[in-house]
Amino acid sequence: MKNKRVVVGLSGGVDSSVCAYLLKEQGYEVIGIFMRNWHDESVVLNNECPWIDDSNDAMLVAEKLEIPFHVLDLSREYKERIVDYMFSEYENGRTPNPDVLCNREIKFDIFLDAAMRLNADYVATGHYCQRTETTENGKTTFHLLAGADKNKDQSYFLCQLSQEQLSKALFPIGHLQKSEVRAIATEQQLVTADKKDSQGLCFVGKISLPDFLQQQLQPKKGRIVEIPTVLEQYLVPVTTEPQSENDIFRSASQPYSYSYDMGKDKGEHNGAHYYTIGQRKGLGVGGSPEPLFIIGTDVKENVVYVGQGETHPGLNRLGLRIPAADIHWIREDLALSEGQTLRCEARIRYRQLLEAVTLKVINGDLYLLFDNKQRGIAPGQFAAFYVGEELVGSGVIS
RNA sequence: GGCCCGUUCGUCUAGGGGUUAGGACACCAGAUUUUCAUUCUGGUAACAGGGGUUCGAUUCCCCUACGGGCUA
Repeated sequence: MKNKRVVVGLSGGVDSSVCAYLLKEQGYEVIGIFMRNWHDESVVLNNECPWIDDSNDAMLVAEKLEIPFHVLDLSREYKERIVDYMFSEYENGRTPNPDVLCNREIKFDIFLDAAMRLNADYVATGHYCQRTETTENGKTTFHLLAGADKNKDQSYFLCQLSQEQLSKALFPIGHLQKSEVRAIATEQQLVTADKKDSQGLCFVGKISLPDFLQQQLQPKKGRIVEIPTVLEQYLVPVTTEPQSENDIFRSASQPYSYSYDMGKDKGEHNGAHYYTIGQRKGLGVGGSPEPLFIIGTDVKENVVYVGQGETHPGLNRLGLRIPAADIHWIREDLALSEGQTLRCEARIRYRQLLEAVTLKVINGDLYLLFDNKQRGIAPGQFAAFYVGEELVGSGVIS
């Protein structure tokens, strides 16, 4: 029988290099492809070409492993599906997660299609996560599990994948520790063995996202307002009648709304759309005993609201809501229907510890009620739900 | 116009005849991090100006400037 064919996305980093090596060892027919997803001369700094080194390293690894190597230019699709979405979200005062979208829209969509046209059976990436499958009554279900290296687990970034996408995905290094991956790369003398881990927005290169935003979105001076710790809307509503369970979910998830006259003016910012909830740095306002954290932004009025101290009630919330249209179940069989609840764990940002939570569907929307308050819940970010090690679903925070 | 009080890093302040003038927040740098953030470590940075007294003044005294308060 012919060997299964796998297309591996070679990024020029150590993880995808080892990924390709392991697949080859396992007897797959491996093809390496480097995705070129961004090239805008206007953001290239100091004559550095952000992708050429990576592409070169990817090629050297392919040569060393004696596998075919191609470069695939997906920059048009990346701009249309990721970059445009990202700016539009920021302009609306939300905080997008482009890398989650990149996996759903690029690596496991366009790139996957390209691989299928090469008659591949699978696409593989160097993500630290694991895929398993179970079969019941002839129906196969795919499971997305956290990486074995708890410090590097990247399952969060794949929280928007579907069963269909997962059925074609391989994660060859998910069972390894980062140190083991490095050791294999060294042992095999791959040029990427000692290369520093990439960070920041994947594909856009050496520019930081805040700088990128500064270049693309016009600055607009506005006021910074400090909201006091004691505010009427922070008080737990006192009712004579017991609250219904739905009301508890709803009130915990209702974002606070602020106005200019609720606090005191602390100075000027460069544009509310540059900032995100939970952010501490970058406002340039000092003099308070405790740091100021952003607890809300209003891009319409162009006001940034801040609260003092990490325990400010405006910063820490028990609940959040995911609109019906933004609910995504990887485990379709676990999808909640109206009124159903699920006890599990969730995180609202990459690398956060998992927190105990109760999910409930009310009027089609999904509500998350955490056992402990969560700091800096930001609209536009993804909440991902886990049952044990398995990522079962996710959604965009409203 | 008199009589008091105050002026210290970018900001809020601690100190007080000999100090490396301390801290917090901000800022900068590094670490962590395939989002944005968070977090950690480190760093830059100040005695309003001018005269005295003193071995020595940021500290005591006087004047000037700028802020508060009482008052014809």
